[in-house]
Amino acid sequence: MLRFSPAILVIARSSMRVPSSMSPTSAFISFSNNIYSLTRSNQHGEAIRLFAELLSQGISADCYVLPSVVKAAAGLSSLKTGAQVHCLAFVNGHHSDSLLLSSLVHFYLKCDRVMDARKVFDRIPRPNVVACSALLSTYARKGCVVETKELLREAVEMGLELNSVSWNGMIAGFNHSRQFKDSVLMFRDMHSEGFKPDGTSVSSVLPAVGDLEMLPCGVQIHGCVIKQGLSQDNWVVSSLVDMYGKCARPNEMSKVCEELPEMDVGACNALITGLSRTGCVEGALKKFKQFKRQGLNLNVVSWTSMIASCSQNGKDMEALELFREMQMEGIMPNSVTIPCLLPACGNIAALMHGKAAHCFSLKNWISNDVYVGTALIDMYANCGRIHLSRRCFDMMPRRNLVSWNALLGGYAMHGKSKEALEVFDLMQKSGLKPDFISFTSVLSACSQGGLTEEGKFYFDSMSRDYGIEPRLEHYSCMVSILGRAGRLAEAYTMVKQMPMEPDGLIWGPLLSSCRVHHNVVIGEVAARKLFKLEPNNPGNYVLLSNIYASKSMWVEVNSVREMMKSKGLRKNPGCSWIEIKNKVHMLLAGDKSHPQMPEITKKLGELRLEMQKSGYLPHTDFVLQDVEEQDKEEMLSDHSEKLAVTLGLLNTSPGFPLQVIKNLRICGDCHAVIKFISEFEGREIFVRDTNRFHHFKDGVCSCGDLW
DNA sequence: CTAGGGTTAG
Repeated sequence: MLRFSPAILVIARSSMRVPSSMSPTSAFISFSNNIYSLTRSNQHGEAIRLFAELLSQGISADCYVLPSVVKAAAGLSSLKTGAQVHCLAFVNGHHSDSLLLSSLVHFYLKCDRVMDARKVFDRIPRPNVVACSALLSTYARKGCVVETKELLREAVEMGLELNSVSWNGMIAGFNHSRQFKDSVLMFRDMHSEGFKPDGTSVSSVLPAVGDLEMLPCGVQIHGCVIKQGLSQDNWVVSSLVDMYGKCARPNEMSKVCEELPEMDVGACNALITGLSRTGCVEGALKKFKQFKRQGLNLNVVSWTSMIASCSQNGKDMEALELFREMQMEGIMPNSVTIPCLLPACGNIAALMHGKAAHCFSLKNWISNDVYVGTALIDMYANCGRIHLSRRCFDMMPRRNLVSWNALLGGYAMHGKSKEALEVFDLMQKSGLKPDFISFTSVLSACSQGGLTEEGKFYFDSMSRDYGIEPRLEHYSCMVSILGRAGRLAEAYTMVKQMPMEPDGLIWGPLLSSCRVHHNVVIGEVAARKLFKLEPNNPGNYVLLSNIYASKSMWVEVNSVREMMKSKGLRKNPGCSWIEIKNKVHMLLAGDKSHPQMPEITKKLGELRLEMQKSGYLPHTDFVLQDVEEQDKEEMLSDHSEKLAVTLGLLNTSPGFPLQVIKNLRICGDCHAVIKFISEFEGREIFVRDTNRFHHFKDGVCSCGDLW
């Protein structure tokens, strides 16, 4: 017998709708109608409450009111309620009512009880298409190819007339379970069974075409679109644009759009992502602005796509600007916009902008979203605030592997190897299996912290205990680990024994290690490989020449410089960013264009004097050229990170922490100077270089002078 | 008396 909790009955009684004078029949009709209309208007809870009231009055439910109740239970996804109704129906003898059983099929599907749904379905004396289609699409959605095809066959045997909705459901279902081939096959079968694909069929099947291998299928479907006269259907065009974008066919994208009498937002959004996917952010921006000027109603998706394109393609400042603009246009960012924006803040260490986005998430109740939380962890880590990453992590109500990896990677980047290994341990205790990204972070943490033996242990354990075969990036970490420990011969042996072809990710760290340990022999090997692999990367030439210079091998230094010159290569210009009062400043080495440059130079001069007083000697061997000592010193003073730090000193109040990010590795001299500044000026200074974070405080750096 | 299907942002 159906039982509802006393609380529900109390509520039910308090909202009596039936005057006591009514006869049982009219009372029943009144209840029945009310329940029906409540369910129809999605007031599922009310419907159930009314049903409880009906029962409490001793009126028995018939097979006309029960489907509504089942539907209400499905609407609430309340397995308990629905199952109770199912029992009641059974007890009352309604075991073979088609309508009721169909509604139960939907209910069980809604509650993710596919087996139960199927059991009920099999009891329907004359099942209808709708229930069958629902089962079919659910099977497809779960990736149960065999079950789908079997039921499809049975349905035909039973004489069920499937319609295009049934087919479309299966097609979409297979895409959901990433069974792309089956999705396309279904589309084909549908065609050969004599069903004309409609707009829904096409936009359901097209997401299955995601790469060049599937493109021929996509082109065929496009042909079908033209034949069926669907070329002007907005949804169809959006899917076509998306498909051609994924397959890197920009010309096709615009051609398809031109078919539309008027450009549609969906197609516009697909076009923007398509363009940026094919590496053309400029084009995407141009289109975006053009559509905006034309008065097209751009929505959250449009703005979010544009922000994502920018932050994924090095246009971080533009991403921040777009975020501001969209709000001015009255478009409300959502829980997708924020994780698209945050990487841009992290990339250029725009902490204040990142914090603003964090506040936005809190205010708009989206901070509990896993993607938002994970992006916040990343952003704070990239802005040098690893403790804030941790706080965000701890506050997350739900986490996934990516969230854990973000924290792990953050600790690694900050050289906090102890914390990284702790997190690695905790993530496994929480029941998650580390993946290859987790191991990259673990190994990188070992490398940053100089944990040579631990690094070797985790490297071996990775394939032995976790079944994860080491990839290039793991070997790269091992080279760094051994290289940092000065075990260059061992590192080189490992490179020679690697199962895959070593690339720049391997030879680069080896060459850097040789630079640190002044190893000419292995350094030359690594450099030669690198010159072949990345002939136009000036960094490698500089490193080799530095190795020679450190051994006073000036002839060799000159020959490397000649090589660079003959290839027309110049040292990559050092570039640093610093955020001051919500504005991000970019400083280039040797660039005098910043309006405050005179002040910066003056301040740097003063600092240099102070440094000399305290016995500081510049590390001139970091300069490439064999030039006079005086010139060397001047060249050093122009490094962009020094300029950025000085600019920060000039424009913030005493004691305010500074953070700078740099596009190259920090050089030894700048490192020493910033250590000095952190003590002399009493500032915490965060510097992120390409390799890791340096947290300067009281004259000490968190990297322990190893990097 | 009803019931079921689709595109574009992470």
